[in-house]
Amino acid sequence: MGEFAFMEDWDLRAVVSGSTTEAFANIVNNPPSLFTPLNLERDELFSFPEIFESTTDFYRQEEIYDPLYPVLHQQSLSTQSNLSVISSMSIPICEDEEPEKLQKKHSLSESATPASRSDDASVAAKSKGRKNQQKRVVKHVKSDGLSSDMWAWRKYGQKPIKGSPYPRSYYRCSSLKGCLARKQVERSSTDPSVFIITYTAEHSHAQPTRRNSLAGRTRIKSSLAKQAATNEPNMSTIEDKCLDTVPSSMASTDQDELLRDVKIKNEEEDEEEEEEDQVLEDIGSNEIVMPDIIFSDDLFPSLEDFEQLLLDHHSAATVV
DNA sequence: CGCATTTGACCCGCGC
DNA sequence: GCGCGGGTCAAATGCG
Repeated sequence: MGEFAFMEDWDLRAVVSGSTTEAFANIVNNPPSLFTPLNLERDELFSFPEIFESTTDFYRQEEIYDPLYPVLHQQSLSTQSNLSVISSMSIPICEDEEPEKLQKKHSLSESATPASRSDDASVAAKSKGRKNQQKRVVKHVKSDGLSSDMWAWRKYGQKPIKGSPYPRSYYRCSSLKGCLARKQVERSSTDPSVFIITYTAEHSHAQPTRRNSLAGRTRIKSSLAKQAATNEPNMSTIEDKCLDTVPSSMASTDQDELLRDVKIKNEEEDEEEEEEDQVLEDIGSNEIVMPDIIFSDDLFPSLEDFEQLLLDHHSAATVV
């Protein structure tokens, strides 16, 4: 059984791993909305329609994700030697039911639920009864690939899972009160280096800006130390790890240069933030799932190349 | 003080 | 109807 055997029915989407430079991680805080097979030539990058992932039209995705899809992608991915794998899929939980039926069931179960709770949490609680009918996106990521989730998540629970030695953590979106987006994180029992992330429901707001997503970072950092001792890394904190590290292969002078570039870039970004917000809103309105992007040490020979690639991505994202 | 995590209790769906 | 398991709540606690 190979490394990817457990992904038998999964839709491989994108993949690449390795350590991340501070410069890259900073830019990744506002990632392009594309899955990025980063070791491909740039032209190849944009020739793969499957790097786009939309979760809004769940049933349409089933057309795209035909049974052969994962197999083909595993093959293509396995030919790329420096890749670790991320898989991603949307689970059609109730395959035998029409969307209209599900809609009806949703409203029925909702009306049948006792209104004992009144806050936004009650909405989530009510939704429990239809958990099997909720939209779900599942991703497999390597532990070093947990960094690019821009959303702010707050952990609200952890449960041991039967059949798995690792607990499952439950996160809800903390960017906006009332946002029903949920995230579950658990370590794969078959490959402890792989984390299974399940996104449930949709964000009711645009993706937060980096400025917002940085809020609480300090606190999150402290929790990372604790969680490092457990088997469950804090999903919001991995990017901090990335921010604190640079590839060992990079000479210190290169690092200094990168840091300067990043500093300048950050200043410029403040001015551009308004524009970015608009882009993010556009992205949000198109319901594009932000990708997990992991970087390989030797992917980008220079910061300029990387920035150019991001610019290309950026313009591509606005078209989607 | 505010915001985060932790964790036991509780709720609910589902299978038997 | 009952028990199990997953998902969530909320009080306690920690941290800057």
